[in-house]
Amino acid sequence: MSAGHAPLIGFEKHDHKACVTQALVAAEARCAAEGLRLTPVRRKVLELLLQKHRALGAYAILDLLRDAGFGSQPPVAYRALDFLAEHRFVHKIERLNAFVACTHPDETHSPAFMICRLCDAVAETKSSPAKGALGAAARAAGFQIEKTVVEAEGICPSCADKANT
Amino acid sequence: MSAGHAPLIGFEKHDHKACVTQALVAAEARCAAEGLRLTPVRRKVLELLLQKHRALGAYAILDLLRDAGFGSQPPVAYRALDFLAEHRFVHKIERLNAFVACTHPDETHSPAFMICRLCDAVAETKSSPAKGALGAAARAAGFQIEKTVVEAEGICPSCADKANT
DNA sequence: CAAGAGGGGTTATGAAATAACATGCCAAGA
DNA sequence: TCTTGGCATGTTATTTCATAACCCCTCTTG
Repeated sequence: MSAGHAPLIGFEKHDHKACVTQALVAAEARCAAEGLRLTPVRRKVLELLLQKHRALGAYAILDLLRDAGFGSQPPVAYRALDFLAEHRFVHKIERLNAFVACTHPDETHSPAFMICRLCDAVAETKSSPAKGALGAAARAAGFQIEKTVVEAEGICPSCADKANT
Repeated sequence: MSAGHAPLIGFEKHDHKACVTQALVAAEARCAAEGLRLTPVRRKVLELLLQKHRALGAYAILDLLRDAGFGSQPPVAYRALDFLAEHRFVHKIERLNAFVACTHPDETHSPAFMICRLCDAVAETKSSPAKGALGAAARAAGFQIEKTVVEAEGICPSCADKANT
C-alpha cells in the first residue's frame, strides 16, 4: 500500500450497496450448485473485500477478521483467500500482494487489472492474452497455458485529472 | 521456488557461453550510450542472472554476491535489481517474486513470460497487451497504461513429456 | 460409533522488501 | 584548491508477506 489507504476498485463512482449483497447471494448460489462450502470465515472475507471495494493485503483482512471475532493468525486469512481465489470469487493482484473481490462473478474469465501507481486504485476487466502473441509463442514452444496474470500499471483517470490541475 | 533449484530460463537447450558475454557487452554499450553507470555490483548481478539462466530470488542473488565479495545485506541486492529492472536489463517475475535477465536486450519491448508450475522454468516472449481487450478497456476507462505485467502459468514441454511417460 | 476428511485455531518460522542512517567517491562550481 | 552536492554502497533494524506444523472440532460415511 502506497499510503494509509487501500486501493480503490474501479475508477467510476457507483452505488455500492446492492452490489455487495448481490455478489454474496451469487456466491452462495454458486457454492450450493457446485458443492463448495462457503463457511463463515470465507463468507466474511468475501464480504469484507466486497464492502471495502479495494485491494486489501492479507494482513489488513486479518485485522478485519479479528474485529469480527474470527481467528487472527495469518493462516486463517490465507486459507480463506486461497479458497476464494481458487474458485474465482477473489483475485490476487501480484503486483500489490493484495486481493480483490471479483467483479465479474458469473463468468469463467481471464481477468486483467489496471492498477494506478499513484493511488493504487484497481479496476478489473477481461483479457484474452492467449489469443495474441503470447498464445502464439506458447503454441510454438509447446507450453500449455493454464492461467494468465495480466496487470497494467499506469495512471487512473482521477489521478490524471489531479495532475492536470 | 518449488524445489531446491531455481527455475530455468527458456525451454530449449542452447549453448550458453557466448550468450552471457554478449549480453554483458551489449549492456555495457547501452549504459555507455545512455550515460548509465553499470557499477561492479550491478554488473555482477546481471552477470549472475545471465550465468544462472534462471529466475533467482533477491536473497539467492544476495548469497551469490556475498560469495563474490560484495555486501550481503538485502538493500545491496535490491538496489542493483532496481537499477537493472528500471533499465530493462532484468525483469521481475511477480508470480515468483524473482528476477530474470532479459533475453531480448536490444529492444524496447513489453515482455511476457511463461512459467512452468511444476519446474518453475521461465521463458520470455513479447506481448502487446495494450492492443487487445485490455487496451480497449483502458481507453474506455481513461486509464493510461505505462507498463504491463503478463505472466502465463502452465506446463512446460519438458514437464509435459515427463507426465506422459 | 469408529474412521477419516476437511476446516479452523494456534505457535512458530521463513521469505521478501524497505526504512533510516552512515560512509566514500567523484564531478561541478566557488 | 576547496567544498558542496549527488549518487552509489554499506549497515542495522524493522516491516510486510506467506507458510509449516500441529491440535482439535465437526461432519459425513460406512
